Amino acid sequence: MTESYGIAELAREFDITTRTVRFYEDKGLLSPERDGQRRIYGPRDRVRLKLIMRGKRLGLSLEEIGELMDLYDADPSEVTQLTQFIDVIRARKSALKVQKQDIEDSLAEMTRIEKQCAGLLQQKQGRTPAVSEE
Amino acid sequence: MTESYGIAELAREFDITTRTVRFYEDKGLLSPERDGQRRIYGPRDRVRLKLIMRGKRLGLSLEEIGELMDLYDADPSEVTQLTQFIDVIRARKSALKVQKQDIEDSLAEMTRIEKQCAGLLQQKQGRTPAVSEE
DNA sequence: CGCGCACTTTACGTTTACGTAAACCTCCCC
DNA sequence: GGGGAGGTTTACGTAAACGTAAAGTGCGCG
Repeated sequence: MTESYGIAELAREFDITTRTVRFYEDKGLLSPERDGQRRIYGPRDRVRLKLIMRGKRLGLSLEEIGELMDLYDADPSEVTQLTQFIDVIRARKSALKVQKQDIEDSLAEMTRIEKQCAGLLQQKQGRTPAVSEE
Repeated sequence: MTESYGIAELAREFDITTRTVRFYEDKGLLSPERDGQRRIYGPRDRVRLKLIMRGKRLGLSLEEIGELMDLYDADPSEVTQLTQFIDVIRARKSALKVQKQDIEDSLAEMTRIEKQCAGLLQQKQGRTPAVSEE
């Protein structure tokens, strides 16, 4: 028998509210089974929720996340669809690469500031603190 | 004489509207000089705007971006301030690292899908397409 | 049976990040 | 001196992503 979860259970696990879970369903991102009126979530919903959270951490809108997940389980049969599909994925990939570069720039900048602070601190209290790695 | 820009000029450069630029000022993210009623932006504003855009690409809210930029040009004199400061920076750094990991996971996943598509395509039309690098 | 607890729908409220319209300067050009 | 082109303030509108309150349903338990 395949695992299933209640709404509160799932919400707890991902540290969101049940309202949010229902909202995602409203937006077509989740589609749980029903036991009468109650929602029953399966493994697929769990994976999707995980993807949603990741997308959110990356700053994507729910709409974008939905489109991406559609891509993930789409199954393009036509050759033209396939090539379009690949184009979309490449576009998203290059966007992600820009974002990755932004992160690396920010990290470098913060490390610079951190070191500067560490230097000041050492100077003020005569210690040699550690600077975390890049 | 130090460089200066008009609002439209700056907006064009960053591909945003003048409304947006004024909005950022309203939120305290920019503080241009004035020539009578007109806004005059200097190099500092330009840099800040660049940071704002980067922050947005990373999915930060304007408020978070503001706090970060405050950090950037803050100058903590007290030792306690300094250590708190370093803590904040480290926290932000570790958040960025999570985000970076998210991106790498996504990239890997997309590359997987892309390859799969490429395989299908090859099978359907008997070619050998290239898969872009990680 | 009554209670509580978890769940449900409905629906209005809120915050963020601007868009958009209206009505007004002001400088420059012909 | 009458337009524009570009700038200004004021202010209301909007989309996204939920929060929150109200009112009802279903069920296990003492």
